[in-house]
Amino acid sequence: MPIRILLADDHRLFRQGMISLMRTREDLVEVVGEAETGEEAVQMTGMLRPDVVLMDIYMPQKDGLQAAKEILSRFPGVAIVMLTSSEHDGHLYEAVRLGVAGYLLKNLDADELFELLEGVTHGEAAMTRSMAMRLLKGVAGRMVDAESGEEALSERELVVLRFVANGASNAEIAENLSISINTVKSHLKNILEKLQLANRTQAATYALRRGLVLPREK
Amino acid sequence: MPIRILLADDHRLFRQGMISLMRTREDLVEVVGEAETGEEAVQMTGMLRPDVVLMDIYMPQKDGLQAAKEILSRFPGVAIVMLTSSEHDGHLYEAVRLGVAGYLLKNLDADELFELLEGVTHGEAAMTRSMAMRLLKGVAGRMVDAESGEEALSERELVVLRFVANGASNAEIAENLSISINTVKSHLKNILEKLQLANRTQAATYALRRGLVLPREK
DNA sequence: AACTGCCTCACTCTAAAGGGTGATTACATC
DNA sequence: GATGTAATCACCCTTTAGAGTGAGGCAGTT
Repeated sequence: MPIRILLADDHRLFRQGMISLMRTREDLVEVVGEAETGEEAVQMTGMLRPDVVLMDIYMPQKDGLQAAKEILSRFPGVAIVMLTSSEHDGHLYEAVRLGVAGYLLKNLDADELFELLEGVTHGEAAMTRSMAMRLLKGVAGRMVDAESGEEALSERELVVLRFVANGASNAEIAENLSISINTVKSHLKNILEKLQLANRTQAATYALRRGLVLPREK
Repeated sequence: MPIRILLADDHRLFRQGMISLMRTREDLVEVVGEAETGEEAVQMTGMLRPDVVLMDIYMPQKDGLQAAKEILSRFPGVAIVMLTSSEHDGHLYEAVRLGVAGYLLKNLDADELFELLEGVTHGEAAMTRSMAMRLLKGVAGRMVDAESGEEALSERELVVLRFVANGASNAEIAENLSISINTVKSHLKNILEKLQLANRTQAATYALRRGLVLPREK
């Protein structure tokens, strides 16, 4: 019997395209459900109990990584394969840390996808050579990073960074947090050092691109 | 005869899905070519002269907007329909300004897409109600902005702003553009005044949020 | 010819940012 | 009890950013 698949992606066109593709291999794969949001993916997984969830990362309400975490804790038998366009190494590491069964980029050939999906049902990991390589490099990179002193930001540093990302000056941050400007400078200095950045503007763009602050309009 | 379509998207899976979908409506649409990068899209357009180019925005080498600009100036007869996941208003405005025939989100139904594509060949614009609404709101917003003193940035100012958004210092910008640091300061001063911003960090986040620079990974 | 906007640059001055060093308190961990 | 880390702050010093003012060249428009 074919592999039962739940498709979680917020782009209807992409889902429809995938379904159309999978119809050409009905012997191997069958799309049993679709989800538009992470929240929906969790619920549908509970109801349908698919063999594999093909999960995008960027989704409204709850992103694919959060949804994956929840699914893995509640329905450990379900295999999750991330299928995303994110070239962001951080997403890859996070997904692997959660224990997903695969991480694939949308820049992938359909036949390869079918092959890898079949492997997943046999307990293999779904990952292309290039993704595996990036993962290895990432692990190596983290070891180097640990040696060279890069660590995660503290809570307070994150708060300061968010202010910076909103264009606040040190004085304004100090006032808002009711601390001395020296302390703000101190935090910012640590932030720049930890993240290996040169100035506050780079810190701001870093924060925006990592989604540490919401990209509000206007 | 069917509408001849060039598919420009860097995700192979998406392209394959779209092709599979369009095979179901062979009477109406035909994919005559695929492009993985903006540069490729330009070249393929020259060679194939499709009726419509379905163009994504995020692509390596040359993004969809740049490619659209080039195609429209070199092959004015070709209709370009942006098909993207970008909810960024800046991208929408830019595309419309360039003169594309449509702007659609990938969160779209296949049947709707087919309908809209047919409309394009009859000279209609391919745009969903919600996109049209966003466009109108954007225009209204810009009129208000114009009254309150916001003006468009000059070409040079945009270049400087892009550097700022990448975290460059005035000295670095000056060196890269081979102009004096005083000139850079002068440009930046005008930018801040035109956009009613307080400092370069705000300018950087402004640029990022408006999509003036592509949110590169890494 | 006059005007306008854009790009270029200079000079001054003040405010802000950022690097370095060191120190205290508090809290958790080992 | 020692160690470590986070958060707080101070002082000094150098570099950078930003505001103000003025000005020349150049292209396009009226």
